[in-house]
Amino acid sequence: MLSKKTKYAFHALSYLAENQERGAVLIQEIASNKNISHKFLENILLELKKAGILGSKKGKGGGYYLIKKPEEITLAKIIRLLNGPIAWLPCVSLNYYEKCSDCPDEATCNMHIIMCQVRDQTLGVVENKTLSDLIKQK
Amino acid sequence: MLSKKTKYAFHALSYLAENQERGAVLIQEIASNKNISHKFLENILLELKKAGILGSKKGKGGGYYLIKKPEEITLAKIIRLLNGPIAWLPCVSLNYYEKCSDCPDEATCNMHIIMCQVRDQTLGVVENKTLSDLIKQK
DNA sequence: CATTACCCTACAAAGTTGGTAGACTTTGCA
DNA sequence: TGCAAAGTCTACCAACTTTGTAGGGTAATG
Repeated sequence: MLSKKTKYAFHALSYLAENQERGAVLIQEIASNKNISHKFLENILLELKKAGILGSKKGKGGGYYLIKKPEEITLAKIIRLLNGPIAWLPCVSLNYYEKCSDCPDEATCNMHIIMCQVRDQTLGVVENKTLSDLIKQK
Repeated sequence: MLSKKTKYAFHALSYLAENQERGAVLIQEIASNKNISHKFLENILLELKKAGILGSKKGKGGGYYLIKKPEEITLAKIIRLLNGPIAWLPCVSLNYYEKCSDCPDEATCNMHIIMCQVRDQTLGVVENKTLSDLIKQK
């Protein structure tokens, strides 16, 4: 299951995408509109900024804003960033790979093969869906 | 990611499937062959028994054994039992459904729609793979 | 100089993970 | 009848993660 952090990130990003033309948006505005704890959201937005998805401006008229087009931000990227690996096992993860101690040979391990299928099916969706798919026809 | 519990369950079930003709198998035998803590495995096997997947016999010559054919035990069933929901959000879970507080209408919530796709893609694999797929050609 | 993001520490309740320990019950067999 | 083997049950635990709350100080900007 996705963590609340990840869900909140999607909500916040949707809000920013919908208000993109307005420029910088206050943390507080997002928090109260999306019903997220201000302090918790602060951390989330900071992570998104460090990942190069958001920009920020301090001082009066400051806030957060998207620095990419919504079409360029895949759901997979957000999920990996805030939720961790998409794969079910470390040994089939593309971004967080770790050898599994149990299986002697990944090429012939049936578990491995099936988990790769699951991963690919999942990625087939979230690598091809972007923030813009999230805010369509609302 | 799948928990160790779930991974252990797959290992144990594979072992039991491979040794099906021998009848009851000791916890200890599975534990040492698959390198799992004996006591932890005990809990896992008990859960599998309560779920109607395994049977057990006490006393001398006792142990655990499959009470279903490997082809009848889907990976989805094991994962749901030991790992919890397969869906990424409670509001798209078939077996653990819960309404999400944030979205006003599931039919028009884009998040909801995308997460349903992810779920269906995942289920497409694990509902159609069984224990017998795990032990093939070893 | 007010505003706003940034950054840090600390706390905390609740839940999950990956176990450990020990007593109890049932069973098979001699 | 009695013992040993084996699963069953209850309890506990340490470490970690999650989902925050609270507060304060710093830096940039208009």
